[in-house]
Amino acid sequence: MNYDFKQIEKKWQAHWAKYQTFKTDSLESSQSGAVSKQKYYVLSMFPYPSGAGLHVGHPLGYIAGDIYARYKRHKGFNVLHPMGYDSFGLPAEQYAIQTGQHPAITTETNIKRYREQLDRLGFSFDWSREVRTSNPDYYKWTQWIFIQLFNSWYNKDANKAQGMDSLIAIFEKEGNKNVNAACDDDVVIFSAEEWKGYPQKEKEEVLLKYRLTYLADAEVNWCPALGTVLANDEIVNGVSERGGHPVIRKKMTQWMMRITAYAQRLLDGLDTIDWPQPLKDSQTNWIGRSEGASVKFKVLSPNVQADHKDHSHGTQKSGSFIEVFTTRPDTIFGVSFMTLAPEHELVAKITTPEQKAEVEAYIQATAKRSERDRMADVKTISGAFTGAYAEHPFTKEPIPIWIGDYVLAGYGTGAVMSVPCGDQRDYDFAKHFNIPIPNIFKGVDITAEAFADKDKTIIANSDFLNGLSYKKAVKRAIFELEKIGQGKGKVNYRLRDAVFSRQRYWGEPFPVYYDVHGMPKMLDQKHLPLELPEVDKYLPTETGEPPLGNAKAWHWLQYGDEGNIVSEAEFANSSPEGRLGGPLELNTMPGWAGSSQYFNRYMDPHNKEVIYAKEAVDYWQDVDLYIGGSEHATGHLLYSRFWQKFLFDRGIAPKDEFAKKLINQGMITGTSALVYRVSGTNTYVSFGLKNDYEVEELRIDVNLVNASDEVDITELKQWQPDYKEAEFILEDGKYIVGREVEKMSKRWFNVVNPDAICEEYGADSLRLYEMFLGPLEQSKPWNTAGITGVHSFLRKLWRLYHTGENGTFYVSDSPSSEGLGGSLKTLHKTIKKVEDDIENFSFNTSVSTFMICVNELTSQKCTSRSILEPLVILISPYAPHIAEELWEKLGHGTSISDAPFPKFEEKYLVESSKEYPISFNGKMRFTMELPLDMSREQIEDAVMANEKTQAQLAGRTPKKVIVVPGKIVNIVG
RNA sequence: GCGGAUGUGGUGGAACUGGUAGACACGCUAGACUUAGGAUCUAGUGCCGCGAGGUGUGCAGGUUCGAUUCCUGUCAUCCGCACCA
Repeated sequence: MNYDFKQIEKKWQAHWAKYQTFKTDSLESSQSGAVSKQKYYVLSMFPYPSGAGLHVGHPLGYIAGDIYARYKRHKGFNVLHPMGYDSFGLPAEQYAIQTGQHPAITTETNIKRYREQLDRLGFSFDWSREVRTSNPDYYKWTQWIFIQLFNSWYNKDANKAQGMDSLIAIFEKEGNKNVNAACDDDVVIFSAEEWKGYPQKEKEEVLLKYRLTYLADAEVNWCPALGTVLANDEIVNGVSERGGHPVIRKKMTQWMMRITAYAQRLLDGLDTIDWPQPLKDSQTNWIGRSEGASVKFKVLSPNVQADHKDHSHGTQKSGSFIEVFTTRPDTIFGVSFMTLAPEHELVAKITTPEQKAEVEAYIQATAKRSERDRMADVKTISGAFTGAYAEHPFTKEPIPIWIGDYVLAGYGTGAVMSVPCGDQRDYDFAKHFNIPIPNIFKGVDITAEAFADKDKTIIANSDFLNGLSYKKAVKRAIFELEKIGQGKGKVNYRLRDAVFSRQRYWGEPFPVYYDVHGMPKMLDQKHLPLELPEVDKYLPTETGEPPLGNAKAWHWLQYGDEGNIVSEAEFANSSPEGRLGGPLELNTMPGWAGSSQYFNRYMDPHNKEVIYAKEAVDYWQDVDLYIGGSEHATGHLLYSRFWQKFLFDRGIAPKDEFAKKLINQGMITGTSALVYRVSGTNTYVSFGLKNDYEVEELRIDVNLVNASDEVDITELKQWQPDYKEAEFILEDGKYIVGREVEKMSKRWFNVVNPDAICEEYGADSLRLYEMFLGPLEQSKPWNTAGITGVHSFLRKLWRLYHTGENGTFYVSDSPSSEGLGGSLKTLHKTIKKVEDDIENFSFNTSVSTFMICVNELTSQKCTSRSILEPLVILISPYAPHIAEELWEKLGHGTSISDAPFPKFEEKYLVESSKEYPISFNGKMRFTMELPLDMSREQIEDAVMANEKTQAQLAGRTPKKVIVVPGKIVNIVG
């Protein structure tokens, strides 16, 4: 009987679906003992269902996760292994704009295709827990979390998020002078009395400055081609990540997420999770913590009125001071000028009439340059003098104030104290504009370049800092600055608050309407979800409003508990008596909203009352193993950690990190096939002969090429019309292609589809092969040719169980009838190796281990049930279909997925002798079999007595003989 | 520029905490079986050499009885971040 993988795989996929084999024990059935089992949560990042379907690179992480999930199940864990779809997103919307097809329909079609492809691979997903971010039952809770964020502020003293009611209580009691919150920069100090006297609208405006999600006029990255704003992580090299369109800076009122409140905790949390170091480094870099001091410089410009109102928190840009952030307060006596970003708000105020024209021209010129130009061109030095001066806090000397585009408005305070002797950019700027470069470093020559080596720094020419090292000088400088009230130690972060609005249709609507004062109001939970309205077209409105502006009815109208979505006219005609509501928010949430909470929702995905039952999250806690691509390092994975910390603070989630361990699967690249066309002809020359001609390289479909890089010319001629009449110059009667490893993409004709592989070799072969390719985390090229290796392994495995007459199934039940010694050893070394490998996520090596095991058992002619039964369990996480089939043939009535993992027993591996490698000066020359219980001396004697040793020595006397019992013998001399 | 990862046969890759480099596969060579082979089986296959032997883990050093593994320097490729004060 042959290994009929098609029939077997179909059979078991249907069986698993019918009997819901992989449905996780839910808590409702907990009395039956689910909770008594230890939980294990394996999660693969859910996909965006694109129209192109899956290629062989996509399932890599899913297969690894599936193997681990199945393994944990064999080990007796209650395993949660769900899958779903990140189904809001741009491509479906772009398609809708082009065709008018509702994105929901496109999305549904794509999901169906994904599901079919996934089902063919035999994953042990619990599909009953599927979530889709675009499903109202799901995004209801995304909206709900948004409301929780709106209703929270970050208390820096408690170092956690708290409800707004606690903040209001403080305001009513003592105003905000003692409030230490993560908030906007421009909050003013008020007393309890002042607060109570504020009209409602002003109160709300103040509160908005404290909320964790808030409306703000922000400089955003506007992408005109996509008609939307983009987050920093959605921009690559100054153009949109998706589509590569230009991005410009623009001021817009947007919903923002106060992720900066969590900057330090996001950094600290990295130490508590087992994530790849490069990914942690990326996040660390993105958060960009730097320690230093903020320093205030008094502006000596007559145009600026002294403003003595004391602001005890927030950064102070306006008034009579320029505040800067510096990591080198020790160099404060080296300041010879100040530089402001051209966008800095003080620029207009301080510029003298004489300099006005020059400054304005410069500002205009920089505004014109796109972000991309500015980034591409970092060498050109440009700037302008404002004519104004600031006062040095210690020397009281006047310092000229310049503007320059090397100072970024978005970092720090948008102003720097320029120390040309200690910073190369300041140095270059000073050189370029002939500004003095005072030297404040002892024994350092700065005629050629700035000196920035902190470790070798000794300060000079700096009053009280003279003779101090970097570390001591920093401390002293901060101390002195604090003494005169012009500075303090400060930690600065590169991380910015995240823009949360998108001018798009296919995303979560904000559960927000605007009241008569234009202030945002949240819908009640009982009115959620606020579902996406139907629109005629998915483009912005004529007045430039987001697509939701096209909705016929998009006003909220509420009396008492009753609320509805109505048209503008209907709202206008309704009675104002007791009326709540107003126009609904026209923006939608960004792509990362839904994916920032899905891992928790899987724990209790159908709950209608609450986001998830407490018992469910208390049991499942967090993700034990999360697998996905490293491209999400600073997007999804940072935002998710932020939301999780927030949910933890508010008592909604039990853990403040959502995933204990994370693995990045590497990319599978394509191996493109190249043919060589002789220039100007329709003749193609084989790879080996191409150097004799002038040729162009063209890519052909990799599916036309076999394992030996030969092209099937008949098929090629039919593939594309260009080749129909083509001539081919062959070598040895064959046409050989060239190979190039590059990203798997339709345009290179190197995409390999998993369906085709399943069709030809089966899902088990595909699963094994993807693992066999190499270490999970590394990127590696796909070459379909190699799959024959694992496929014939599965056939050998099958034959091992079919040694009966005419290849029928046969296992022997009486272990005594045959010598099991060798087979037991083979089995147990396999158990040990495979178990170690899985625990270390080294799936590629366990595939080789299986091959070795089956080769050995085959040559041992092993037919014993006591060997073959445990073996099939070992293999089942990797190749579940064939394992189920053999398991059934072995006489079992229940799924192999619940069978306990075989127990490794050391006793079968105990050896009495060892094949010692005998080395001479470190080079192995021959081996000698010796008993393991021999002493060092006995081994040395035995080796020296050997004639081969004497032959190697050729009469010399060894200087030294190194004997490591059980390992090696090395003879030196 | 800064940070990170990776360099081992023709190819994918293996080698546990320093101890037989190239496991396991693909490909290739030869042979067997076969009407046929993109099926199956057997043997071989790092490189140089007929051979004994030599040589070999990007390159150059170092530590060690012994280094793919540890240290120093260097080169290449890939991936982040990039005027971050």
